[in-house]
Amino acid sequence: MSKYPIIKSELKAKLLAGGYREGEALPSEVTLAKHYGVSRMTARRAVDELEREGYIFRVQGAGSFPTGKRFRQGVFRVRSLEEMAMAVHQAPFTRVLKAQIGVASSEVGAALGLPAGSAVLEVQRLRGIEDAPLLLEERHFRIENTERLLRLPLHQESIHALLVGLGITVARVEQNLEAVSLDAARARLLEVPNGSACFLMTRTSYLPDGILGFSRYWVRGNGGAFASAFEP
Amino acid sequence: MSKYPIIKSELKAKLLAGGYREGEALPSEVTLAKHYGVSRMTARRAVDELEREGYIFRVQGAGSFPTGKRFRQGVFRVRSLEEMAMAVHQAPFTRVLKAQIGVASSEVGAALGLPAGSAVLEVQRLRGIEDAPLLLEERHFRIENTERLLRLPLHQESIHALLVGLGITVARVEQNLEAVSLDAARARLLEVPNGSACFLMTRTSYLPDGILGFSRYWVRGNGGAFASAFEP
DNA sequence: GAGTGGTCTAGACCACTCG
DNA sequence: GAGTGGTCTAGACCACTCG
Repeated sequence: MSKYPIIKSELKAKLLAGGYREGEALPSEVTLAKHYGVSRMTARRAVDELEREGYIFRVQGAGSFPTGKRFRQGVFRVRSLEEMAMAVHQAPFTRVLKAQIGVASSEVGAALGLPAGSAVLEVQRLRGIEDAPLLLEERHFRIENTERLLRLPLHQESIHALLVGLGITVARVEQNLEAVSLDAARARLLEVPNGSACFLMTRTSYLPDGILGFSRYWVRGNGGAFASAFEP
Repeated sequence: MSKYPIIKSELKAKLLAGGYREGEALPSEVTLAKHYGVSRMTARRAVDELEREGYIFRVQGAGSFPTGKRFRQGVFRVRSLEEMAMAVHQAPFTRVLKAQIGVASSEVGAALGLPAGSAVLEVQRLRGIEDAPLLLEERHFRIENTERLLRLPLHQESIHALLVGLGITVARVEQNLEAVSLDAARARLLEVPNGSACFLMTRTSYLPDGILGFSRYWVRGNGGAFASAFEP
């Protein structure tokens, strides 16, 4: 088991919990190294990844700081798979891998505002064009009202449309885009080499009065980059 | 002057020139280290960045390989600045920093299919919302027919619309999205710490019978990641 | 078994920030 | 001047691939 992911995830958890105020520096790399009993290069690697994922920024000579909430207005928007498939004149597919009542991990629980271990509705879908998988969806919903989704045709394009059909209205969506490495299981599903870089889009959707769902989309790209072509 | 950028740029140049066939491994990290007279960690850092930017992928035990051309169909699409500004009920701005006939760098020349040093039309614009810069555009056009752009109001939203007005029709666009670090000059323009991570979108636009332009957009994000919220 | 990438160490020197 | 991040070294052991 490698060490830097532990340091990274502990820092990330504290950052997400608001444990560092804006302008307040994180522990220095030397401090982290001492605290975790590792070399500075190992501590640094954890901090490197947090920086790359946008959680912090660093200033040489001054320290590492949490990224503020400003300047997060999104410039990128997601094209639907239908739109992409149409552009290449090929057929999209959606395979439902999982649709069940499951148990929230600590990460999912935190995102949904529930204790870890709570019952949640889980939907996992693999989607692509022709026979090439392009994205892996993992969605988690609070189960009030959403259980009825399990009786609906989840292989169709838009789960959002199914929710609307159930009378559930999404009031707001927050999303985040970052570049990550795929774990072995997800890499296998997306048919890419183990550890491939891909885009991870994380979305939290809200009802007028609370959290509805938490979804992650692993989008297979050209490694960490992403290219496309279109006719305007 | 640090060493890994040199290794990185030489590998990248060879990759872009098609110097490695699909399935053909790049030199190993140990080989690179010997060849450049650096430690393996330094050679590795160059390869790390190429992987992160999507130029290569690595397989433990086997080697590092160029990324194939497949699976580059784009999932993300760019929201217009107007659309973003509207979402936050604030005013967008566009400042034209440069609009002139200039000289192609080797990178720009290569992208436009011209020798380095050729005359090209350069437009640089800084765009944002209220007083916060969000993206830096650098566009380069082959000068046939496009010189007339210089007499038009370049501070307006869409240069594409101006081209259409001139009777110039874009037949096809190729684009690529990656995460990069900002150099000092661009970081200053975007008002972010030196070396901040941001998205770099690279676009090549084509006429029916050849290349029209080459544009780069540095999009200030939440470091390497990018978050947004919207009402569906 | 030879070669590859993945991780880690315990140092080092540097540029930079900050009080 | 003390502390910070940026880069680099010369090793080490490991998991993995490939012939």
